[in-house]
Amino acid sequence: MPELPEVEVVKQSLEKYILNKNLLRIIVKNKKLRFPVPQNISKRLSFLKVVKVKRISKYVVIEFTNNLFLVIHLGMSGTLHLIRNNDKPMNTNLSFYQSKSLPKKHNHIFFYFRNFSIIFNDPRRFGFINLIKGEVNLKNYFSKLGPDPFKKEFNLSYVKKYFYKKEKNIKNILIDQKFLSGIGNIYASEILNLSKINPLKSSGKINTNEINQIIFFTRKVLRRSIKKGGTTINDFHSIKGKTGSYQKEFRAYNRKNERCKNKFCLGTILKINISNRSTYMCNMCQK
DNA sequence: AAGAGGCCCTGATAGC
DNA sequence: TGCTATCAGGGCCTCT
Repeated sequence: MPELPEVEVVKQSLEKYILNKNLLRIIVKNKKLRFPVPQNISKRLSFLKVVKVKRISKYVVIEFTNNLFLVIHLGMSGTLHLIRNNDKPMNTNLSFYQSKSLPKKHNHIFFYFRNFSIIFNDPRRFGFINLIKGEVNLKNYFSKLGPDPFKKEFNLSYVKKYFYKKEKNIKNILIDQKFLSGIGNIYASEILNLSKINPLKSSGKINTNEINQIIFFTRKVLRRSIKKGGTTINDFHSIKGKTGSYQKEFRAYNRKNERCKNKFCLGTILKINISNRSTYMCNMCQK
């Protein structure tokens, strides 16, 4: 599910609640996620304080004292939920107020803090969590990822070099996390529509002007979506259950047979298939 | 060796 | 109503 904007929204709301708070313990209901939940995770993190919350690519990273980093990936359908604890002692831990946003099924991991809990829910279980000790190992863990779209390293010369040594269509490059980390299937369609580039176009044939367009619109789209609280299609919520609204501004994604929104364009949005993933594009202005 | 496709999993929706 | 088929926002693995 979540691409960079959704993860950023989760990170920002999570940070408000857990920064400088002590984690009391973790209860794992289901350790069979995309990768098995690390053994002893509760033991290793109990009573440690959250010193930082950050987003790296599509991951949320929670730094604890002791140089421990909890890495969370939401996969396609993962969500985090905040639940207020009631007054009962921690060991009767299943009594808490059910917020409207907490689903009944697939609540796999419970993170207990003093007055509230964070719950990791994920129906499809493509998400996962991991625990990493030390800055160096953290850096290595993410070493294969391309730059964050908002960082300086995502610039004309980097993109040019990358594009011209590849023989891949631009759409698949955009969602390749080794090239750039954070863009997924939705935002790739949006960015290419705004940039007026055909998603099937080979990266080697993309000129300087078009690269500049891609860089510009990548940042614009992601920034705007973060501002709107991300995209909600089925089930994305910030941790307090608020839905995002960027889907109202979709120009291509999910708009099959509708009119292209680009200025002076009379085209229609098509749904095509690239590497078994749907891609939306205008039949006229995206060359 | 890069790149396309399969696959992990559940749920929503469409079509009969 | 209830079946089957198709499709979902990710990313690792395998095969060519």
